Amino acid sequence: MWDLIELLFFAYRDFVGDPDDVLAKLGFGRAHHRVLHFVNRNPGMKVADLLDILRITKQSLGRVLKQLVDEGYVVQKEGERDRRQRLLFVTDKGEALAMKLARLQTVRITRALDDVGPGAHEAARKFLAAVIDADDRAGVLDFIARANLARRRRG
Amino acid sequence: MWDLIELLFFAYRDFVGDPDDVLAKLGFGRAHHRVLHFVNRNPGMKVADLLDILRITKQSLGRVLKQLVDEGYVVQKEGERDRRQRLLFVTDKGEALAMKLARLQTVRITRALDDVGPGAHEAARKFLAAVIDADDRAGVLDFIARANLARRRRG
DNA sequence: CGAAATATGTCAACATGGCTGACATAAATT
DNA sequence: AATTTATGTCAGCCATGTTGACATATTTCG
Repeated sequence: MWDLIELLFFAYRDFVGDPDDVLAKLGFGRAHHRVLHFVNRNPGMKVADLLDILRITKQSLGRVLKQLVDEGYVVQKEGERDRRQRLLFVTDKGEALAMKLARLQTVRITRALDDVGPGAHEAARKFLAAVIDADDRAGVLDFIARANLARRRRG
Repeated sequence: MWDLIELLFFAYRDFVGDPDDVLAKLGFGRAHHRVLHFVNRNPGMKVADLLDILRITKQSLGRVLKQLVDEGYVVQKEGERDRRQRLLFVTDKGEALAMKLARLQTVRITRALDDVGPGAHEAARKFLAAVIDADDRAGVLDFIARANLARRRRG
């Protein structure tokens, strides 16, 4: 079991390391990446939803979100049904950056899955999902499923 | 592929989250955990090796290492062959804590592997290893193999 | 032997990104 | 009309990363 503990550490380190150089050049860090990623994946999400996912305080989120908005990567629109909400969307510029960063990671993952062979994607998905807290698992899988659906609809 | 990007994020978040409460009560953080874990796994390792693994500066390491030494979790012994080296070892107290934290993580991983079914361990191992930078992969696998061997010898 | 390289430690200053606590505003709900 | 909700913001603290400069002991090399 120790091997998985350590492999998870090393794999995650390299996995999140890829985008760092790109981000550094823009004066951003990993916190910006996470926000941009999830807003891109779930356009129109509420601030509260993002706080739930990231599990950070609104003050911490506010800091990086403000920078992303100020520099034109993210916009906030008043909710139609509930005008207290500030729904989050990426701009074209934001989407371009999000996709660039995601591509770095999908390249790594794709290569890894190819190395392992057929069935690897499903096996990895099952394992990682099973590692997630039982309480959150359904919510996470639901989030992913809905994000995939929405993306397919947008094309 | 997006699903794996996100599952990796959520799985890692929960995986490293387990030990946090225990550590917080001792006034330690994740940095201390990483140091303690690797020293426990590889008793007698050089400071330089630890720096390589963690990929942090000696100043950052020095800060947490000093605390672990001051509070009796880790000891440093002069190298026999090379007396410049300060080889790192966990004390009994350090080993107890390292094992306690590792147990939290192995419980989670074991449960996950059981959920997925037979072959899950090997599949997870292969996938995670393949995600690691090609340059580092051999070194990491070697580290793990040698740590496993040494542990078996010690019993 | 003496010079250079190596292993480690340390001081100071700074950046990022977490946190708490307190308070403000607008809109929805009761 | 009062309360709750969604969000934002100010101020300050903490953990942990960074760079740069310098110190010391020991080993290695010419």
